[in-house]
Amino acid sequence: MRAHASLTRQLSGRLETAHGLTLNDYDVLVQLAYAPDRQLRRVDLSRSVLLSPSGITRLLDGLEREGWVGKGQCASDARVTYAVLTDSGLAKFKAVRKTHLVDIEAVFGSRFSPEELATVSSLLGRLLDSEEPAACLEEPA
Amino acid sequence: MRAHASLTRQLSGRLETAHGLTLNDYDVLVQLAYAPDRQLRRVDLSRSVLLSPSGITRLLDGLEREGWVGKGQCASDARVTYAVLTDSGLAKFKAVRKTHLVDIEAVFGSRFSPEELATVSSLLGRLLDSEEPAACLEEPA
DNA sequence: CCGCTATACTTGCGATGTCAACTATCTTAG
DNA sequence: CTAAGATAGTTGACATCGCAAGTATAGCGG
Repeated sequence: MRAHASLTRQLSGRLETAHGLTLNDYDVLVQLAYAPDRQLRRVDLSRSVLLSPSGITRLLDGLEREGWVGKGQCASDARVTYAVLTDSGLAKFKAVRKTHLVDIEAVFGSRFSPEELATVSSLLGRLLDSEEPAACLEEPA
Repeated sequence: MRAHASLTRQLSGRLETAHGLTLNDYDVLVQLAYAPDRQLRRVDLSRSVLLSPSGITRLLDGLEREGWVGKGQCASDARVTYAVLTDSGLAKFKAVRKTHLVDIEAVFGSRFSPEELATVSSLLGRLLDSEEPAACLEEPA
């Protein structure tokens, strides 16, 4: 828990001062950037970002105000509202990612070898609630 | 971060439903129980519990309302207010600890061997902000 | 002894997040 | 087709926490 607190303070702080984004904001941008058609249902988003449905609603409110995310209807189910990453949102994400990856490298690269990273990652993975999706590492369109 | 979220939900949830305590509340009780004279300055508390000074004030408000913590004056410095664990608070702590340790064992014991626990602990320790105190494992009075 | 700075603590405010309740829609059993 | 229940999403009330500002005290240089 202490490691998490320390980590969050560092990464979230940098992200916020540099780009005005929360770690959760960034997480949502990531999920959307890698999603097919750059859109996702709010339910799915709430599962992968580890936020309650209402939390997602409010987080998206902010991203929509900034114009990075828009709303989309679903043809086959009138209940769902898609969160759609706009072009401006994708641009924002790419800009933020650049510095965020550097921040991450600064924190982890200086403290762990690649083997150690693999070890921690694998061990901590056992704590996950089974149905949580793994991280995606491909390049977005 | 996902591991932390999952962990927090499990442990905090159990603690809250079983005893009406936050993980932070519990953390404070632990710190006080092991402190000399069962009392600590609020500043020191805020450092070891990873909460801002204002957070400590408000958290202690709650514990004082329950009668688990009292206030103490410092003879040599009128600025400091000690948080003092009452007898009732110590009793509460011992009761909570019993189930909390079981909860922790349930989460970690089933997923990690003792060697793996040592590995994770040592690796994650590298992420800590240098001046954070280590955990204390002795028995309180 | 007087100011100046540092420290201990509290408080107002805003941000973030959860829960419970509500609406709307979909699905399915009869 | 309809009633019952599941699912998607939003909203209001509330809890928690941090930051900035304010108060009070301590310590120190002149």
